[in-house]
Amino acid sequence: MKKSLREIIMRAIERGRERGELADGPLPPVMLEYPKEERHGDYATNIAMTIASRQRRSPREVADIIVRWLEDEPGIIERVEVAGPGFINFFLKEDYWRHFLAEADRQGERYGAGGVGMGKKVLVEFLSANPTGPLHIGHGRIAAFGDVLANILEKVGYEVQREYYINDIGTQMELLGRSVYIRYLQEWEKKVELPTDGYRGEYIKEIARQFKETEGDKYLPLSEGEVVDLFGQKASEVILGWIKDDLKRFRVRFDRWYRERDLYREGLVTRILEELRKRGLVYEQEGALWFKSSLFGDEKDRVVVRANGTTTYFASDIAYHKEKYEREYNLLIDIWGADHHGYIPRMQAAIQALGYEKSRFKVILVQLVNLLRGGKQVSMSTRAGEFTSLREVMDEVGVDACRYFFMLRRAESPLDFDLELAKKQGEENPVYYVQYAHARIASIFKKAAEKEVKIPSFDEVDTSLLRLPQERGLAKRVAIFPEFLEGMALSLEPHRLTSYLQDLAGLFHGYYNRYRIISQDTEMTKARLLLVKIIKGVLRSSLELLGVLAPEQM
RNA sequence: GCGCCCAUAGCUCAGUUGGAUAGAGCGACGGACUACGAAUCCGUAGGUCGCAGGUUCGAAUCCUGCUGGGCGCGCCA
Repeated sequence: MKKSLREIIMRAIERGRERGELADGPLPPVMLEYPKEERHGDYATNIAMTIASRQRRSPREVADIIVRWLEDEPGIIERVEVAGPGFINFFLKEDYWRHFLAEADRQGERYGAGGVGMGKKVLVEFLSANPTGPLHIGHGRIAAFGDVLANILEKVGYEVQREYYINDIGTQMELLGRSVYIRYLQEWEKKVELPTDGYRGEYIKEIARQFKETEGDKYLPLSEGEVVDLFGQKASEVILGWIKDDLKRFRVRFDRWYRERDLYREGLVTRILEELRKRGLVYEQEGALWFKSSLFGDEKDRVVVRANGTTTYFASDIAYHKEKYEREYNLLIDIWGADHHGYIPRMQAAIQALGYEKSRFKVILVQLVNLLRGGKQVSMSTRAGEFTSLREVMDEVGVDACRYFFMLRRAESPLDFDLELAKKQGEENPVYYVQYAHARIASIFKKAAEKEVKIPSFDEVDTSLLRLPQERGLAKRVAIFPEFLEGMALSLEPHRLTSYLQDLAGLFHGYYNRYRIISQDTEMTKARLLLVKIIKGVLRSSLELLGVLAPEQM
């Protein structure tokens, strides 16, 4: 509907030009916004202000001319005014927003689905935490963010692939293997010490004990060199199992688990190095092979093959991203922890070097979580083994509150997560506010059922009875839901959903507290039941996008 | 030293891609249940949008320079 209003405005400008009241020239896009204050109308445009200087007239004069030539063909406008420095404010007909209730009711759960993403494919790679330790709270934030973003993209029509890239090979795996091996020996009372850079977490001992039980002493006679690889592999499978369990419990779903090992197995890493060599984009220096990333905006060149002949993670990452591009997505999204930001220029360099479109590749950095316990900082190093696992937080805080809490903040905003505070928020957490609105409506329905009142659909209801400002406001929130989803998908900012929910739930609670849904007036009762039914639906699908439960009772 | 991110109410944070008198939650204070759930609602108090310039009709938002905090700068990931 924004579109038709925009056309009305553009046609008015055209007419003004034809009559010579406005000068020709390029026309900037007509921006329509929802004014914060109701007395500024339902929509406002700043077009007069943006073209005024070129017209050599004051913004208000230009606005007056545009208003004079407005023709409201669809008949949606109640009145128009020029206000402030030159805004044109549109007040729409009283029934305007209510018309959207029909759409929302007819489409039910699908309301808001489809749109900007239709016919497009997007790959969201997120989390991709190394299988060297259990997920911690910082991973949780990225997991929630990626999952919700993917949900939203899916909602607006994209075909979404969610992918987790597993670094299951290389130096980290070796170190993991060695650490478990040492612990395994210690289980057999051998006098060996963990290397200083080894993984020190309790979970390593747990895996070692598990090995002792299932495999017995059969690795004792073998040398470290013979078993490190095996231990690393087995341990990472155990850990990956934990990760998958945690994610399942955290309601995060992946379509594909992409193994770095497979890249090697299929020769993609060798092939990418070959390709770079052919293009003259690598050179040897001090025994290592360097990629000329500085040619493409990186601050310096990067090693892809070490002097000892092993490839770096960067090399397989290039191969992986090439492979992603070849799968022909319209958009490739990588979600990384902010500590990887230095990696962006080199990845972009690699993409350009291979001749791919840089604009299709987007990296979202999620700031790390600063974990506190009772105001005291907790170290988060996996290797040091001091971390608070996602599992522990899920147990303490609950999945709903935890996910909602993460989505309250923008990705770029660092997050202080105080466990004591989060637990306290178990009572005060905004998630309950929204869930309560949903449960309340469910409760109204129960009441209606007791009174044998049917929940109506749109054609059984005279919506013109809904003329309270609150009702108009609620209808408006429902009406803008689809474009709100689009906005999040285009900006890749899923955190806005919590603001929307807060706003919608707040309006509902106020309305509920002041007016009765079920009353003696049967027509009014039907109209209001329809309205809250639709609100319940929007609450529900929004919560679903957040991966938060929408309870019928609390 | 260089690069990225952050700085908005006492606290935690939003702010519709540059709009009109900057908003919410928590906390504080004062009110509202004999009718659909008080996990709610209504009201009050609380601000030099880190500082200084610049861009323009208009800046929390964009540019430059500072200050403070986080992160990164390896043949680690």
